[in-house]
Amino acid sequence: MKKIRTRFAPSPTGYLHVGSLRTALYCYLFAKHNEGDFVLRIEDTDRARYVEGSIENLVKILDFMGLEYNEGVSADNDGKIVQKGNFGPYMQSERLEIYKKYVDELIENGFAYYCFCSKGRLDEMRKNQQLQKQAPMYDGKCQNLSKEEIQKLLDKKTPYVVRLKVPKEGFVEFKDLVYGKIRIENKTIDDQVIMKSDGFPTYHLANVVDDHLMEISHVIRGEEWLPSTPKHILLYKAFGWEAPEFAHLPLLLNSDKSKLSKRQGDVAVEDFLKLGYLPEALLNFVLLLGWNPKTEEEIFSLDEMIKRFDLSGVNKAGSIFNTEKLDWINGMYIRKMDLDELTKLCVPFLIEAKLIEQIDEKYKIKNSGEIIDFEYIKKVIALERERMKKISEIGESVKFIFSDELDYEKELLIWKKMTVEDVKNNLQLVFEELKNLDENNFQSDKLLEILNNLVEKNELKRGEVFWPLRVALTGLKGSPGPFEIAEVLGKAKVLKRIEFAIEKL
RNA sequence: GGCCUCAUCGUCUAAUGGUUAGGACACCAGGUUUUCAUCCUGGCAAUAGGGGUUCGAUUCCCCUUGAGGCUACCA
Repeated sequence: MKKIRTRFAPSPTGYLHVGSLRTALYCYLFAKHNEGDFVLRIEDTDRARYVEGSIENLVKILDFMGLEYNEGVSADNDGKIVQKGNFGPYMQSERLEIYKKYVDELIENGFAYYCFCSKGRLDEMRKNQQLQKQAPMYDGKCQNLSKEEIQKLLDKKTPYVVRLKVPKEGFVEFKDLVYGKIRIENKTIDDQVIMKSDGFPTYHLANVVDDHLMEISHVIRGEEWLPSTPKHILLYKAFGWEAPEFAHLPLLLNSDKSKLSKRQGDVAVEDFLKLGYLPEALLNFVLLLGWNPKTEEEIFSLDEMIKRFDLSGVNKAGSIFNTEKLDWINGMYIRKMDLDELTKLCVPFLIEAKLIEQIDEKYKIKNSGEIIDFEYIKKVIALERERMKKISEIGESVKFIFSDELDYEKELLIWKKMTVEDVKNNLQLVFEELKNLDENNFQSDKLLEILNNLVEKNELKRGEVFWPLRVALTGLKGSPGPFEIAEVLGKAKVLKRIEFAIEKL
């Protein structure tokens, strides 16, 4: 059996789109599931849209997302573009002479022809066609040029393009692995430009030539390519090549059901990473947009995805890119994650929030100037991990740990229908109790035990003591429990914050 | 306009001729907890419409409607 090879073939136009990420993921999973190859190819045939640095960026993000490809293009440590695997680097702009050769072959064999029509003529032709409610299509004028006329025009250096000569009769039929049988009448297919006047191929030609030369077995790409697939099949036929299998993927949509676009929100993978989504969570989320495992499982590691993925689970309808569920998935991953890893990811956000700064191997709390280590930050992160949805929230949610003065309304200290006096008294009781406690006993389970005893001894309700204490330590309506916080804060700060609260009342 | 495609809860989706149309997110309620979150329990909520085929249609066929994509010397 033929080796399975898929390719991800983005254009370097700026950033990696989440829709492209999903395409890349499916290509990757399909290849890996079948023990095949996953190739990265850069489709940079449009010089006008090329964005400097986007290839390097693309390679970096793919790498960060864990979608490892074994052939094509990569970047070295200096960001220079290099070959990856045994072949490459696959950049279409560097393969111009290859396309030229194949275009010449097509012309030679009568499957393509020179077209010298000016932009003005084409525009006018299309305008008239639309006025007559016809489909705008090339009228085939240059098909009738004689050999001599062509040579004369070429000699005069007249700008030209090369067009595919599409038969007027018959139809193209193929079986898409997702959409099933697709049949299109040849007469509705335009004589597509396959080589532009600047000598660059268009997508259609470059795509077919490269997929053939790179022995791609399955072309997995977005649904927007479905209508042009017949052109590609015609091209394979003209070359006498066997066409690969095609699998088109339903589109990702804006909330108004139009094709997902930048105008209506974040679409760049980088944006989501910046917002504090984990790569695994993002991958898991886009996996489920258009594919289902036929079971009720929803959380998959990359390895599990590889094991489970198949094209038959891909559905046909487009799906709205709604990040509500991404938040939930991200939370699941955060809770499952190794604390060291999580902390490493959180540190930049703490620095960005101006809570801490890095000093060599240690960190300084900006507010107090205290020096803390990674282990301490880990404890802080552990406090919050249960309620975290995005890493980016961490700065806001642990601010109270790193601030010396808390800013809150004193009414917040009052639990249910307590009086101010009672709250004050209870805080005073806690203060006295903790004052005599050894620093070493400032551990959450011990503190719980001690304060529970205090509650019982004084015949109080737990909330009457715990709530004011928690607010005194955090100044917040919602937060982790007071004992874990007290442990992280340490004796001195705890006492100071209780005192501050008592004075406030 | 032409061509192509699609259509199940608000959202992501399951059910490919027989189910009280299932799950998840979100939302609501209850429980656990000093609070928020987590966790547990429960609730709300869908087959676009009309014709066929069939004993029986979410499922097969046709029409209508709606939505999207393509229609470039962009990919």
